[in-house]
Amino acid sequence: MDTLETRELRYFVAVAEELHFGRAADRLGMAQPPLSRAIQQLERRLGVCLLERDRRGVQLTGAGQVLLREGRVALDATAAAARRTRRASLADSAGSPRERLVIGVKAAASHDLLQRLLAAYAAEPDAAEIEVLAGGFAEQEEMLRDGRADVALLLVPFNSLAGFDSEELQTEGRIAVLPAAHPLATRTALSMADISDIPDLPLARWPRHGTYAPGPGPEVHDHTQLAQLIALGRTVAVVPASARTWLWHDHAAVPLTDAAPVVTHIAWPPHSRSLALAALIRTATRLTSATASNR
Amino acid sequence: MDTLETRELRYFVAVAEELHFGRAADRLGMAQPPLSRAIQQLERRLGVCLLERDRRGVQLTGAGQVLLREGRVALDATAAAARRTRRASLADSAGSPRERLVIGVKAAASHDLLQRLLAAYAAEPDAAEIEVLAGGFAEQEEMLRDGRADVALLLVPFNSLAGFDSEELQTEGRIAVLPAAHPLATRTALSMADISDIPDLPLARWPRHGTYAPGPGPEVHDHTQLAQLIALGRTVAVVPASARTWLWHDHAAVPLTDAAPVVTHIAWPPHSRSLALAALIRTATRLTSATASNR
DNA sequence: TTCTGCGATACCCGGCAGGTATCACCCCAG
DNA sequence: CTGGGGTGATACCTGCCGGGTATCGCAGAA
Repeated sequence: MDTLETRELRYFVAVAEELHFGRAADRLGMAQPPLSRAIQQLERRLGVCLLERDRRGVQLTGAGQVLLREGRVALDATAAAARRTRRASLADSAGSPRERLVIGVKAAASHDLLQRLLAAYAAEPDAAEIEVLAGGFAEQEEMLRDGRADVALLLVPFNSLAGFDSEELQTEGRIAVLPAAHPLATRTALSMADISDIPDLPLARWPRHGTYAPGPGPEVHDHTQLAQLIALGRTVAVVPASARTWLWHDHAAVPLTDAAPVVTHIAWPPHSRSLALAALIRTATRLTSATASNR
Repeated sequence: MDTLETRELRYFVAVAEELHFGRAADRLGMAQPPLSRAIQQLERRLGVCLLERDRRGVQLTGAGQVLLREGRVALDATAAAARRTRRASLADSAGSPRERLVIGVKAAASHDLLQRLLAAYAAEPDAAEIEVLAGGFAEQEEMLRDGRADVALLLVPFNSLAGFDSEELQTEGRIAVLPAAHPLATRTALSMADISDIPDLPLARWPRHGTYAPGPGPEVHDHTQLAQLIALGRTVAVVPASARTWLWHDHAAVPLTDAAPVVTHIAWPPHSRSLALAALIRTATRLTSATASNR
């Protein structure tokens, strides 16, 4: 009947993520009792039990999981509405001298592709200004959804193209980055099996959705940190071939024969109506002469 | 900074669609002054001028157009969150005996395809219950976005696949539906030029986004109405070949040689996680042995 | 001119969002 | 067994703000 308020969604998502009313209230900058009450009201209004209060913390019901997922999407969409509106206002109040595009990229990934793209686009007659917004691992999708970015380079299979329009740009293999001093560093090719179970060189673990998979390797959240650990001989990493850009002198890169290839796509929100964006996409696809994948 | 409330979005969308505070307030079931104030607050909070108040009605600024488009998406997303949460709750409170899927279709379009699909799916071992939700012209996209439907049959180029995952199902040509008594009815094929400028038989006009394009032909919003007008010899229509299903006795259908083909896709929201949905899609693609188009 | 229709302003009121204090409960530590 | 700490829920208060009515200011049409 009545429509969900974004405030309620924000509250619920906070609680659902923390699974703890106190911490959630803290994160929201409010006291715990009003938060409890708000969630109760939400449950009553929806006629749905969202949380299993079970004396020791809180758990999501099935419906709660659905609302968490859908609620995030909805919150991102409203945030995007606000952000894009503000940007549109700047554009047409300033007489729209040059449109401004924000491209979201994974820091240090597809670096040379990005460089070539920016160079080629800058050479276009009426190119917009481009701001590069570098982010963490799967953050690019979120940037597109919540309006921080107008367009992004997404790496499949690390990112998902779900919900976006996209064009394929390039495919690359993966390499193992080893300490230069390691015996395997002299090989000309390796398989995943070769490197996945070396006792003295455990595979580094990256965060997936904020949490780390269990395993022996060190937890890294940063290329610099990873690079240093490899240089110190503590770990090995599997990365896209284009990561050669940031290798250090005491790193060795060896191609992997059996790792799934990494495909870079340029992706944008499905209802975009910007000429500058269209031009950028055209430039990108021409640059790589790839085939259309998704419209 | 602060986040948009859905109430504000609802208000703004109403005003932006009506371009009239009084009518918008009426539609929202409230008085006009609070609505004016709410919009002003919204503009101040965003720091953006959304409307050009110009004494004779209201007009959208560029930023306003952006907010209208993005706001609709956001509102649909929150509505979808509420609806899908409620349905999930029903499912897991009832012990999820059989999942229930809602499929959105354009009334009377792809009828035999739908029939074959439902039959084939019902024969699956653990088929969910399927509810068919028939709607108007481009309404299927909205149904997917706001959660009324879990999956839909979309007809390209009438519908857009933007923002959904989809698989191609079938391609068909188009036919001209004429009064059986009309001279052209005896032809075995026609071109668009043949029928687009017949003085006594103007092409019927369908609503696009709620409004009708200008033209001489009658305005129709309903297949029955259209069928009757054709039977009465007042108009001619161009429809997908599968529309033969609903032809009357005094209709004549003639294939068109140069009309763009109509492609039926099965489409679903990008983050769907339902096994029943996956099974339905698999059934559909097997049924038609078409190739994947969009993932 | 006056009349009419539009959005904006002024002012009031009630509800609800948010705060503090406290409770009820369970799990552990001792 | 008992008390303390940590959980979410309840009670109660208060100020803000969303919404209503009455009215204004302004432009265009009669």
